[in-house]
Amino acid sequence: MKLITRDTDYSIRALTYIAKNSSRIITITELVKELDVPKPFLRKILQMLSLGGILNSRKGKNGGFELAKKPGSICLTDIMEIFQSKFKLSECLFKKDICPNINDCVLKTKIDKIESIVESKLKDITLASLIKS
Amino acid sequence: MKLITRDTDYSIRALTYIAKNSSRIITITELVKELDVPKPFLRKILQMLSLGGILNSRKGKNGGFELAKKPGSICLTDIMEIFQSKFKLSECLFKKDICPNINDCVLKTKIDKIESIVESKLKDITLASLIKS
DNA sequence: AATAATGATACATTATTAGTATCATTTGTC
DNA sequence: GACAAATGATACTAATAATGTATCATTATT
Repeated sequence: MKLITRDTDYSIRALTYIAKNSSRIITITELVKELDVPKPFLRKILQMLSLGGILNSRKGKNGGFELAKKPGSICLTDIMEIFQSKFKLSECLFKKDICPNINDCVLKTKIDKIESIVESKLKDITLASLIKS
Repeated sequence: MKLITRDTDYSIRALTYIAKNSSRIITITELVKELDVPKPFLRKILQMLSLGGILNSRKGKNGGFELAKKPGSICLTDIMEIFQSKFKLSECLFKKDICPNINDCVLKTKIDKIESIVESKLKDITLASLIKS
């Protein structure tokens, strides 16, 4: 079971690097050198982070990426939700309408409770909190 | 993101049914009628629950399945660990040895903390707690 | 105009999840 | 003992999701 997929993983690495070099605009090429991530894949990922409002991009020569917000207001759930479907631990059980009995509802309630705990903990993990070691 | 896969889902349904009818031994055929789950798939699942020590099986005519333990001592993590790989939220980030910088370690620490919370909450969800509505 | 960057998008590959099929073995009943 | 009804073992297939690639278009600087 994975909480964090590869896209999110790579995103975190890229974002921490970008955050640490916030005076400059960073290109994919530089990131690839730094992070050991396949280039076309990273391109796609950064594009999605742009669309998601986490990065700003500049096209053309001397273009690249920079943070669209302060590191303190970029949290893990923001990133996860761009790549992974909306954070929902109990999905698979309750989409199916064939579960009429009360057990499932009891379970759903319990899982939902866990889910909201996890979600709030993940919200606490901001990019800023990862940078200041 | 799914916390609970289909196997675990079906297992829970089957186990609650078996627990509720603990005076009898239950066959796959009966479960399939009751639960709307594909028969060969359910067979495989119950076999794994047997191997995992959660069910006892009896072969031959009038055979079937019954709980191997009290519902109070079967918890969600027991079931999950039979089907899903060992509960580990941060797997994908830290198997790769290419993550030398401190950020990942900070993140790992944070995620590990969340993980242990989730794990203990899941341990609290026993089969018994699902049955008594 | 050339170059160096991202944007958009479709495709390909690999891994995981979900499900099927089949033959072997065990046990109860006639 | 023969048959029927159950699980055991195991190999295979299908569907879906995760991961990654390729390519042409667009934009900005020089």
